[in-house]
Amino acid sequence: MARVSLKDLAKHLGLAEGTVSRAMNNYPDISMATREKVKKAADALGYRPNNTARRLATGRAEAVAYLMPTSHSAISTPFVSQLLQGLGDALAMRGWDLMVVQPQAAEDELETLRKLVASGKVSGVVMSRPSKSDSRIEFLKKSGFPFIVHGRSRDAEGYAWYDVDGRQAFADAVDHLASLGHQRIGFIGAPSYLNFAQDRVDGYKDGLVANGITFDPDLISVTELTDEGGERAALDLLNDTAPPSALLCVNDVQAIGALSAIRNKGLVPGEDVSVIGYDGVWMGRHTNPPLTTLAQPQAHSGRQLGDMLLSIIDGGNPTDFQVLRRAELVRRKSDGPPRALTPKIQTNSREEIS
Amino acid sequence: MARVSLKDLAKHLGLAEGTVSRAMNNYPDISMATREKVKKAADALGYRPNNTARRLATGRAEAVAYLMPTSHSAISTPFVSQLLQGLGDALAMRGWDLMVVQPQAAEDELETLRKLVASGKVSGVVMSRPSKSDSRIEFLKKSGFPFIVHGRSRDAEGYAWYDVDGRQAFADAVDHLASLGHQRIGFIGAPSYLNFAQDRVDGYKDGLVANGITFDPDLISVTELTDEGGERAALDLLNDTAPPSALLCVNDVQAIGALSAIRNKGLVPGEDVSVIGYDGVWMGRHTNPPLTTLAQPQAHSGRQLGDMLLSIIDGGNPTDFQVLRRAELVRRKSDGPPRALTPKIQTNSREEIS
DNA sequence: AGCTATTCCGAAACCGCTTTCGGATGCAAG
DNA sequence: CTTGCATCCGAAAGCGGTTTCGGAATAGCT
Repeated sequence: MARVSLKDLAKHLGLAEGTVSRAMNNYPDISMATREKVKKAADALGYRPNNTARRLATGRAEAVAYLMPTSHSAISTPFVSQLLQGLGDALAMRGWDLMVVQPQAAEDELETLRKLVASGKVSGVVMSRPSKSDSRIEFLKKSGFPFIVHGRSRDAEGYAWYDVDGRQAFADAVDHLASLGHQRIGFIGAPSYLNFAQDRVDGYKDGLVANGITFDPDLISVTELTDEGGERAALDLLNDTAPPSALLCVNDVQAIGALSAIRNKGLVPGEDVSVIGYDGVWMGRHTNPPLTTLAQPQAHSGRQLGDMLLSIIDGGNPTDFQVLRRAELVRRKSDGPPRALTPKIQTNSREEIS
Repeated sequence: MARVSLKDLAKHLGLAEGTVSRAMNNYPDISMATREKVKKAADALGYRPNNTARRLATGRAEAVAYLMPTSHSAISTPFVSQLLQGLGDALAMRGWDLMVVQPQAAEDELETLRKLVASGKVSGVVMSRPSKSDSRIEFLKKSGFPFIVHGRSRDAEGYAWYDVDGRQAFADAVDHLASLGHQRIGFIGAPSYLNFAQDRVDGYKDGLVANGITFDPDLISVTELTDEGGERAALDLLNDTAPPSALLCVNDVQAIGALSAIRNKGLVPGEDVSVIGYDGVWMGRHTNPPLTTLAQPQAHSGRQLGDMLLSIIDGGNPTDFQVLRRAELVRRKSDGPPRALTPKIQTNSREEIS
């Protein structure tokens, strides 16, 4: 039951440790015969190399870390488990390990990263949700440590990333809404230090100018990435004197909150006011009404991220690994042409205001 | 920029490596003075101990692994990211690492576990979603390796676990429904090799006998843990000649699917047929109608699991760590008294059947 | 048979840190 | 001026592998 070490194995075979080691690792200078013999004995005795020792000796960690996003109301990070799964698959191909590390509240996340890199525990890092100008990215670039970003910062130069084009997506969404006849399109956003949030407002504005609609700052409301956030923001916008006829939300969970807000105001989402979300979470099919959204092609993002990171660790040039995917508008029932202002809405607004 | 090793530090200070090491680790036989001096020099030079070397020397892994559930349609495992977060927090208190490992498709999960235990990479394991009689648990028990289970198997003896009492919960739910007047209560379940699925049917049956309702096997439908699964199963049950007036679902995502099925049949959930789910996912607040559910107190389960595992690794007796929490019925709008059979329903049923 | 070229394996150093053990030093007590 | 005890620190032996280097044995050639 005690663990068998290389030494045990060697003694058992009457060979030197070094020989056994090389046999196990398929060195060319070991005869086919002894190589076979060693391997057979190895799994007869149930030998498992001690990974820690191996790591120390080789200097390779054979592991990568996933840096958990900091703002993690589980609700806003349903993608984590999918991503980890994909990452795990990619790493498993080589028998590498996956560590997840969480910035400690006490120390800043940069310090967490520093320690991680210095510890030698992993040979690469993948991180999510970069901010507009992300100090973690700067640090990693400078250090030369292999890494890849899920998303990207404002300045996306000089490192590897995998992202979905939120800017394009929101421009598309505005196009769509405008073609439906909407002129007053509201935007529910997230704090713009998050780069994806910035991207998406940018897209929203792009779409506005492309359709000759002048930008009205009153039509934007920034809030948290939760359902309650979306609810509050929607209420805000809708209670305005000149409310929007459509709401673009920075993600689906906000959009779902917005749907509730609209219904609570006695209006019907998709008819009185259109709502479009972003992400394509499965729940969108079951909301009331089913949510029109910009769906990310995120099925295999984890796997991709993993493969790319591995290539970089192997010496690939990080800048060769920058992939931008496109989101797809999936129309369900929460969007439609604007309704002419009916007494109902006006009455309602007045009531809320007075 | 090159990494500074213990040796460098020692040379720099004119001390022996051993001394420096003991100073860093607060050995009592190092004078306060040199201890201070060493530590100051350490972070002046930016010394970070190489974790791999430390592990090899001490024999402690200072890391635990989370065994990902195998059946992971991201949709059915939204809890993973929360759990990992909690685990991470618990481990961070000691500076330990968290590894996530995924059973490889090629080899069975037992083999994955064997390798993990033998590799010495971690000093403990937490696993989720045990089956009724789980070979992983048997293996771990036999091996004496520290572990804890999120959930439990049929025979919950001799190991540590943290679970929510699904049996009790479903009995409660039946009580509730019965008190509302329901007599034909349907059950949408999951494959019963999953122990939690078994628990919940058991609870369902308990509830039935407690309320003097005779069990009708036609009122049970087993399906996958997805929204489509719930949808299909609900349709099945509802199209029967004597359809149930209420549906108990093994989890919320199925319940959400069931809601859709009911609406698609032209019935109104919560009035024509009641639906109760299990889990308490945030989405339940936004479904149509809002979903009544048995909410798990899962907020800090990860943290708890982690703390318990750590205690076991420290030598605690696993059987001292078995905690059973209770789920809470949160009433929203998807349940209500049964409606007397109206022409509408009868017509509908006939139409579907013919 | 004699010599060089291969093939295969053993010996030993090393990876970076921990920990035991004993020696040196300083100080109080005898 | 010893003897006795703490107190501190240095030396060295691991932890369990990998990898370089060189030597022995075998094979190939003339």
